[in-house]
Amino acid sequence: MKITIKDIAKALEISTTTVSKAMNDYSDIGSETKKKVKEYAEKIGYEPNIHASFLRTKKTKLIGIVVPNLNTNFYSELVASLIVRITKNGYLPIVLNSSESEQVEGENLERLMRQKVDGIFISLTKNTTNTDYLTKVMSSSSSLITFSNTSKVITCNKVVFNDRAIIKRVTEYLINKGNSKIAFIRKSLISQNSINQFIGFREAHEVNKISIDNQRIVVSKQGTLSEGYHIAKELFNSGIQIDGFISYNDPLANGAMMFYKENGSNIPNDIRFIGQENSEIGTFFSPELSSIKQNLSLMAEKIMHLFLEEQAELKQKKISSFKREEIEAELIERASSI
Amino acid sequence: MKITIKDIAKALEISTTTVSKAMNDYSDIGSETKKKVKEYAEKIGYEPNIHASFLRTKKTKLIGIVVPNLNTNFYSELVASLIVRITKNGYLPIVLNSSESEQVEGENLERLMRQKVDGIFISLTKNTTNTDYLTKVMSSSSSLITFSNTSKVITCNKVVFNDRAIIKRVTEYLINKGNSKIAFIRKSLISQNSINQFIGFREAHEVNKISIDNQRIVVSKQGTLSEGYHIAKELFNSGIQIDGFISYNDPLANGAMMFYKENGSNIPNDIRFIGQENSEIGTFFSPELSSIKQNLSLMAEKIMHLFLEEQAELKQKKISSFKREEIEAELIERASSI
DNA sequence: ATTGTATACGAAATCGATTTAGTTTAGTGA
DNA sequence: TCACTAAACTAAATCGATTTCGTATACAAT
Repeated sequence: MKITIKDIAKALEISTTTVSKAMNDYSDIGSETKKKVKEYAEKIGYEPNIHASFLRTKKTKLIGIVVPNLNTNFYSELVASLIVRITKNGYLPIVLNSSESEQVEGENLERLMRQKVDGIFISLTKNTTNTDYLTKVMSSSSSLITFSNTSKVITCNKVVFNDRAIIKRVTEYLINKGNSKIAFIRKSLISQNSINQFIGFREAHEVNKISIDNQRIVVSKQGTLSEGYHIAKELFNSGIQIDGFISYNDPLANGAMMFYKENGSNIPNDIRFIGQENSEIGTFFSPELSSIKQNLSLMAEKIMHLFLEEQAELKQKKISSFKREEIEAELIERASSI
Repeated sequence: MKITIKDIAKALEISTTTVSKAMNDYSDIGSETKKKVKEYAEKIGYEPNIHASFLRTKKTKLIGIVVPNLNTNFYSELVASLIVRITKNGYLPIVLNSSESEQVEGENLERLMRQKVDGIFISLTKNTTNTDYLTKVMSSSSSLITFSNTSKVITCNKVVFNDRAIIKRVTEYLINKGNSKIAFIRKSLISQNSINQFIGFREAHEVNKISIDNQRIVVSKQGTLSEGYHIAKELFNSGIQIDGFISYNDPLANGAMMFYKENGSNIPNDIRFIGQENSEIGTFFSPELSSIKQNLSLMAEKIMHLFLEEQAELKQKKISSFKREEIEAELIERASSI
């Protein structure tokens, strides 16, 4: 049933060494022989056993993907995009979900190292502070690429959005429209991603000499529509006035917008809303939601490119330096902030 | 660096055979020795090399998951649920996305067979007609479990929802409320999933002696909010009257509901709406959307259970028969259909 | 005739486990 | 005492590739 190099060797009356070398294009095999071997291999449907070759090459052609929460538009789309690129390049993706738990995240990394994957692509949970596991990966044989939400503490390959810059730009955009009491709903106080966004938010205020009221800064838990609604309700009932609203995703903004609409606010005149993710629902609420659009496909592209580059360098035994790619996000302006 | 059984054997002054057998609880190793080996292995952090053991055991501890579209609430949640169960049982998931392309689906199955995964869990694309790849998997060493959308043609393990029964029940529920002109938005004409749902729809009409107008049966393409809106618009502009609406997901129902609301329909009095997936957005449109709720966690549970059962039987060389599990979906009744 | 040098190929070791087919030792029963 | 059995262990083969080191041949240069 299963076809090995032995079968090819026997049929062609050559050694298994020659077959292996021919398949791997070694220079000490004649082009005639190479052709013969490859053609015969193709004909009988030979496929090298990955696990057997691992023993010598230490390559598994496996890549681990670890995300904080697969069950979101953002990550399911990003992962789907990564899967395409990974398979197109002859690798296979092992996808793991941390469910926003730092502990599960650590276990996931352990699992991937045990499996000896060639690479690990990881976006950290919003609570991750301990980078010991990442350091462990760095000293393992798997090459590490962190993306989207990474850590300042660790030095490794990174692919991120221009979180600071885009939020600064968007905040100033609101300030220029006369808004000075802007609510900011962040994902966490710990994640680098969220910290960078907040820095951008703060810088925009500083540049324009506007003070930030911490009561308008809210840390979200689930990031759902209903949470957005309740955050707005909470702000309103506490008498905290706002004239602008920026959140780390769309559902929060839509939920909040719904509350203020029900309470007779005129949007965008009274309050301007901006979300992130540029999801379809955003355009189905009235007024349509302005949103920051991140190019997930491009991010996937950059991650894979960085990985392949490093693999190539590794092959040539070059010491590769760590790179940091920043991807531009952009504001899609709609009725909710005009 | 890497620790092998050799290291343990040397340190404990026993043979590698004994180490291997001790680790795998062979009956011809003394309990004293077993304890000693296991403790020492634990102490120095030994972990068996999966790829090396594969050569003899033919087990990879890898499971392939293939879904038609990862970037949907339904599948990203289901996959997340599967991942938890797979990892909890010491396996690792290779997740592949077919992007609703039958060709990609075939390539994905090829990839997984090449990797010699222990099992393949697959939900077919809505266009899949050719089951040759599945047959190929069946005669390979990977055990196959089809779920959610499977095929009538092939005989294998299946885990599905009670598509026919639930749609029949829901349709009769609308009929009993006096609705007789019910629009039905299906996913495809080919997929078993959708065919079963339509049979339920038809049966409900037959039982109640109501005829179905084919003009009210629409095959959806993307299943988005905006498609739902446009389907409704199309029906309306073509003068096709409806008093009920059942779709295969929530966004379609919400999109359609939005159109009819804009056109002055009174919901639910003029038209009753029922979606599927029971997603959060459904509850944020007014009136709140009734929806069929599928227990994805339970489905994941059943799939994994079936797989483990088959693995156990395989070990005992028992011939295992194919099973078909059906999971009850239920209607969550909300304002849109009361 | 001798040395040198590509070119093309192969024998055997190796990767890290598992498994087969013994071997040794102690204990049992006649 | 001797044959027999059970318990505990091991040498060596094996899985399917890769890689090291070496050999054979042909041809050119001296």
